[in-house]
Amino acid sequence: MPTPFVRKLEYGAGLSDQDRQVLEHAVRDVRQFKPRHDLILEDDSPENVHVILEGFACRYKRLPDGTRQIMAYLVPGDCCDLHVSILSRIDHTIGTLTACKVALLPHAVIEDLTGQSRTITRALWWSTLSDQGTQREWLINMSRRPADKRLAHLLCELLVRLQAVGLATDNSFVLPLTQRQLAETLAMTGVHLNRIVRQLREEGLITLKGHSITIPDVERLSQFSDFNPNYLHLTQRRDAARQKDR
Amino acid sequence: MPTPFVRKLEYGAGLSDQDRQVLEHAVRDVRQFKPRHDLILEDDSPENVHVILEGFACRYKRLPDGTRQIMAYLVPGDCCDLHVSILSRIDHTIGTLTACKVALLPHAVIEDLTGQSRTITRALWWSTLSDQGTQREWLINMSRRPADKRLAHLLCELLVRLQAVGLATDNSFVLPLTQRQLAETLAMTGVHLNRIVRQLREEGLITLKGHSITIPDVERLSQFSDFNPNYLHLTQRRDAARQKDR
DNA sequence: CGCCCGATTGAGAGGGTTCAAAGCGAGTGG
DNA sequence: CCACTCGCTTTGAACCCTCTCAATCGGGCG
Repeated sequence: MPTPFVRKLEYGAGLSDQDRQVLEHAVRDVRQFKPRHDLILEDDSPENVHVILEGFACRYKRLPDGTRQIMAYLVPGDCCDLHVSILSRIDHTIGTLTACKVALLPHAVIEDLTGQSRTITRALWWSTLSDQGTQREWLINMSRRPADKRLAHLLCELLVRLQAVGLATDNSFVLPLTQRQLAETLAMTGVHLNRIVRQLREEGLITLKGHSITIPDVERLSQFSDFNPNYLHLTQRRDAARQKDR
Repeated sequence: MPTPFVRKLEYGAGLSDQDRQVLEHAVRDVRQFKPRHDLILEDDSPENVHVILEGFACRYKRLPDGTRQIMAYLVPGDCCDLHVSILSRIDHTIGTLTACKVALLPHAVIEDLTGQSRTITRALWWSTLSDQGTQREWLINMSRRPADKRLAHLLCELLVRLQAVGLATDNSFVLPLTQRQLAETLAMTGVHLNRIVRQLREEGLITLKGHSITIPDVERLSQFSDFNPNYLHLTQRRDAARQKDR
């Protein structure tokens, strides 16, 4: 069974068996982190690239009023800041939301990877571009959609992203976040988020059991929240990349 | 006098004289575009990388209600989508806001550049990372700051970015945008934007003469809007680059 | 000179926030 | 095994920022 990392990169380029082995080998230095632990601090000049293997992490910035804004989720398979070594200082913090298994890759390992295989280089590029697309869509989501659609859109995205690495079924997944963390993501108060969750539940758009979320009608929730998964770039390239390999 | 492109990349890495010449030569295919002209359409698979030489352009997405959200400004020196060739489809549109002079670089030219010089490769990487940082800060700006600080923050950013390519003095620059375009950027109604402009003017935070903006007290406006230019990554490397030049 | 788009101003409505307080649930220590 | 506590969830009420709808003003251009 491939790690989520390899599994995700498959979407970016048609990896060869050797590519897969090289990648699996690269994520050998695995560490366990507790919830709410910062991996990379603002103004750091980090030594390693981090690849999330289990759990949820995030990018965030603290605001002057003490609250924080979460700017991106990092789920299994995602890697943080592939090329930050170029910047002398990083401009935000990366921290775990839940307990996480994280692989640490020194920059030398990344250079090895890109030196060895153009396909891997391409796949890593693709993951960067996919992250950028997500970042842009989040801007739209936060700035233009009302609270209910905002949450719905986030849930649609998570469903697709988690499906991509085998962590979601057709219509349900585990979302191990507190409502407060969700509120810090969606730029609203915990109080208001709670109301919105209730509303979506009452409208039958989602079902909650503990931290397990089920979306009875994915199409309906997608339409409701104006969700179009194209920005994740998880489908188009798969076929193209495979063709190119032949 | 170097083009804004080279001028900007200087911040990313200490370019050699040869690097500069190679870069200047790369932006030889220059075209003129009218205001409100789309350079790259959503779902396109673009053939060229675009480098803005004059004028303002932007990334945007259309929303179901017909309005649009501008997600990034592209000012002289900025280049769009360096590596989109990896994606089969682009997920947003790039269009001019004002009349623009734009250089078109076929992907082959980019590959030449990165093949020839590691410094140029690094500088291009840096520009991508700087764009990402900006994208993240915009997320914060749109989602967490009220309208007046939101506008103020944008103006602070533009001052610094335009200064970097020699298009702004210490405290003033030309902002050739309509209030409607600004509103499409800041995710508010034109009506409300207008009120906010007036408010900032009345509070003495900005001065307007036609499309020319002056910021009497940059420090004050920065504090007011919680602006910290670190996310642009325009300073750290500057000294390093200069030292290297000597 | 008239047209048209952009800038400007007014009044009322609504979504989201804040402040406050009461349930609920799981982990801890006695 | 139970009581306790802390954090998360849930609910209520009043307030405020921003939007919508509408109308007027102003300047550039044909």
